[in-house]
This record gives sequence, structure tokens and C-alpha cells, in this order.
Amino acid sequence: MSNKVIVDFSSPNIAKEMHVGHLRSTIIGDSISRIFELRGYEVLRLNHVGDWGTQFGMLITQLKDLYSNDLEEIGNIKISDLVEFYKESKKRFDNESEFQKRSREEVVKLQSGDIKSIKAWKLLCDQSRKEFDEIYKNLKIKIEERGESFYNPFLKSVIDDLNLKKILVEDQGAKCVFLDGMNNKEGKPLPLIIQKKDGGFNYATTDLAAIRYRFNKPPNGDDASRIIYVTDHGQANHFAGVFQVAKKAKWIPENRQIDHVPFGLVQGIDGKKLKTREGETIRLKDLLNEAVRRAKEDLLKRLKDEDRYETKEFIANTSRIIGLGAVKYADLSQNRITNYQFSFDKMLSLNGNTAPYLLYTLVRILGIKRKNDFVYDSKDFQYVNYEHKSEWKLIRKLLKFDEVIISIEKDLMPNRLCNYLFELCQTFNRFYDQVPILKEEKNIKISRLNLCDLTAKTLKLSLELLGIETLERM
RNA sequence: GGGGCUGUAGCUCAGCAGGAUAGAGCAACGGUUUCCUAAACCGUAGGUCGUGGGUUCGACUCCCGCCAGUCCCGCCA
Repeated sequence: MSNKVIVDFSSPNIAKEMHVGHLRSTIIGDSISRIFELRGYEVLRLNHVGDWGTQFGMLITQLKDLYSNDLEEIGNIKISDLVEFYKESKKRFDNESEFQKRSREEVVKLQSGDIKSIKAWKLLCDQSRKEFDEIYKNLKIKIEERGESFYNPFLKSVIDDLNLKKILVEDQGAKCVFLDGMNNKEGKPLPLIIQKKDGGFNYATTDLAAIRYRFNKPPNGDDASRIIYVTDHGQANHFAGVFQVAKKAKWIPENRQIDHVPFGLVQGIDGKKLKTREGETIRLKDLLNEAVRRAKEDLLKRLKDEDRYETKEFIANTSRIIGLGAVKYADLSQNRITNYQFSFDKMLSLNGNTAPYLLYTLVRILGIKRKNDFVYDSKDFQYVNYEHKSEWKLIRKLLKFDEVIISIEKDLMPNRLCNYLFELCQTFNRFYDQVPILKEEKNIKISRLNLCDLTAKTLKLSLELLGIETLERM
């Protein structure tokens, strides 16, 4: 059997901007992927972007109305305009019945492969992709785009197969599967709609086609042994329904696993959904830039206080790593199930369970390494002494790493690694505080340098697994 | 009405497969710098783990009821 794990994460929508909700999916998905890669799995990171569906009808119709039929000018539109563009289209769709009618026709055209419609669709996707890629590059996220449109050729056979297996029921004009153990408001069994009454498909259809494809053997499949979906917990019901139907249809082979990894909302310090003062959704790009700006401000203040001089490059790089690391760590260190309060002040704080604290600990260790004159790979570096209480505690903490990784592989909770890291840093900082290193006699010094080295390696590896870059100095 | 998730110190949260006096951080108060980056370390104070039952030698942890908050529930994703 294959050892391929598919992690489905990030998944923004075309013509919409990425926001903090996508950030959670992106960061958690990336970290889970990294941990599975470390454990020797073949990991396929998939970006299930919303690049198909009814919204494209209105977008393309709007596009044709505004830019005539040659569609050349759209190449100059920027994403923030595209978001405006989306809003305007939506407004017209909601208010103009004639526009709505043309939009619906446009969806059919697109889905049947009309050349002009496809061209317009591609233009829209390319615009969005540029913007998404910039964020992924900034965050150092590797992900493969395979949007909803990819599964378009397989949608019809989903319906056919469900029909064949006599699972599909027609109700109020729509084709659906009734779910066990779930009721609607009237107390009747809840349907999962697979085909709308107008004949169109929806996200349940796409998700089912995706499950089939991902478990199938090549050429028309990925032969995955496990699929992991990282989305907000608002979609829990949807996935429970989709998984149930996939099981009924026997599309999930024996010994394969499928998991929804839900996460809570990102809230402001007021406990409500994170918004700008004007009540608008905060753009992910702005949020990341703000974190880096604040990190830079802190750094500059410290350099001034300590009368230090650093190059422009050092300042830019250090603030970027601290700022982005702080955002990632704040998110990952929470139990993903619960909502969490987003606070720049807390995540960038130099104390407590934050990225700057962890990065600083590593910097301290590397400082020792720079000032010592031993060669690390010499034969002398075998000896470890653990007479002092803080040495013993550090050794015990270092040995726990494997156990933590195994538990995350099982339960998909990256916050446990954060917890471990924080404890490791606390333990190290006590050791650092309580025992001298460089001025000790040879054997003791070697032993303690060894412990420092092991701690640094563990810290680096752990931070890497969280997708956080490290620094030599800060 | 049905279902999901949450409810642990003033605040933000850990507590994984049940095991000893329930742990951190922040905030508050006090202390430590001839020494490797003090962005550190040490100490004090602070909790009937929402509530009522049950299972168990033993429950924050498992099961059931209730209360509160939040999210989802037919053609958006």
C-alpha cells in the first residue's frame, strides 16, 4: 500500500483576497505536512482553490460587460481591484434579474467548455494566483494548486455511480443522498445535495469527486493512503456528510483514512470576529506586513538602547523572521479546536510562550558556540555529564522529542510541539542561568557544550517543523 | 427542533491514551547582572477544573442529564 498522505489546506477563493482564516489553514496544514514528511511519508500538499462554481457566472458576465469581448484589458487589473470587481458583480447579481439570468447561462457555458468563457475564467484565475503566490513565497509555504475545476470532468460519474448504487434520491427537484443521524429543522433526515434542480453541481459533488480521485489508482487517481482536510470547524457538518456518502458508495478503500482537521475562528481582542476598525475583513497581506513592521520597530529601539549597529539587511531580515514567526507561532501554539484571540502585542512579546522567546533562546546558544574554541566533531565530543540538576532536567527534556512527534502524527495537534518547545527553552534557560560553560575545565565544558548543541539542533528542527525560520543573532 | 465545538487562576491558554499536592504565560508585588545576547532567571500571591449524577481503587480527563456561549443545518463554498 502507498504511504502517500494528502494534506488539503489553504484553499482560498479566486477573485477574493486571502484573510486571516486562510492563514490558520495554511499554517496548520503546512506544519502537519512537514511533520509527515519528517516521518517518511510521501506528502502531497494540495491547494483546493475555489476556482469553479456559480460565482464565475457573474464574474465573467461582469467582465464581458465592462471590457467588451476581447478581454485583453483584464490583464492589467490588480487583485484589490479584482475584489472590488467581485463586490460589484455580486451587487448586480443580487439586484438585476437580467444580469442574474445571463450569469446562470454563463455558468453553463463555462462548464461546457466554451472557449471565450474559459479564456475569461483563466484571466481571473491568473490574477488571483499571482497574489496568492506572493503570500506563499513570503511565508515559505510549498503547495500545489489543484482547484475545484480539476475535478470537473469527474463530476458526472459521481452522479452516475451513486445512481447505479441506488443511493441517490430525487427530492424537490434536486438529487440528494439522505444522511443517517442528521436531521434538518423540521426533524426530517438531512439531505446532502449532489445535483441542484437546475442540473448544476455544487461543492459536495466536487468534494466527492475529489475523494474518489484521491483514493483511486493512477492514471486517474493519487492512490492516497490518507487524506487530511484542514478547514474551519464551520464545515464539520459538511465533511461529516460527504464522508458518510463516500463510505456508502464504497469510495474509501479498506485501511485508508480520511480526516477533517477542524480549527476555530480567529477573533479580535474583543472576542468577536477579527475586523478592521471600519468593520472590514483584514487582508492577510496587511496583517503580515504589520507584524513585520512592529518587529522592526522593537528591534530598532533595542539597537538604540544597546548602542548597537547593524546593517540594513540584518534589520530587514531579522524583523521579517521575527514578525512572520510570531504570527505563525501564535496560531500554531493554540489548540486548533478553540477560537483564538489575535493580538500583535502578545505574539510579539519578548516574554512568554512566543516565537521571539524561542528564537532568542537559540540565539543565546549560538552565541556560546561562536565564542568557544573547540572543534565540535572531535572525538572529545562524546562525553555528557549530568551531575547538576539542571543538566539532568535538560537531558530528560531533550529525550522527549520523539514522543511528541509521534503524538502529533496521531492526533494532528501541532500545538503540542509548541508546548514542548517552550518547555525545552525554559529548561535550557534555567541551565544557562545556573551553570557556567565556557570557563569550566575541559570535560565539564565539553559536556555542557554538547548539551547546548543538542538543544540547538532540537530547537532548529522543531521550528523548521512549524515553518519558522531561525536566526544566528537578533 | 437536530448536530458540532467550547466552558480550568483577574486575562490568554496547556493539561495527549484516566493516576500522586491541577500547570504555564500575561498582568500585580519582591529579588538576581565581575559570567556565554538580562529579549534571561528566581520568588510571592491567585483555581470547590460551568453544574448535577454515573462508571472506577482512582475522573479536569470516560458516560448521561442540565446550564451558558458559539458555529452549522436544500440547492453559496
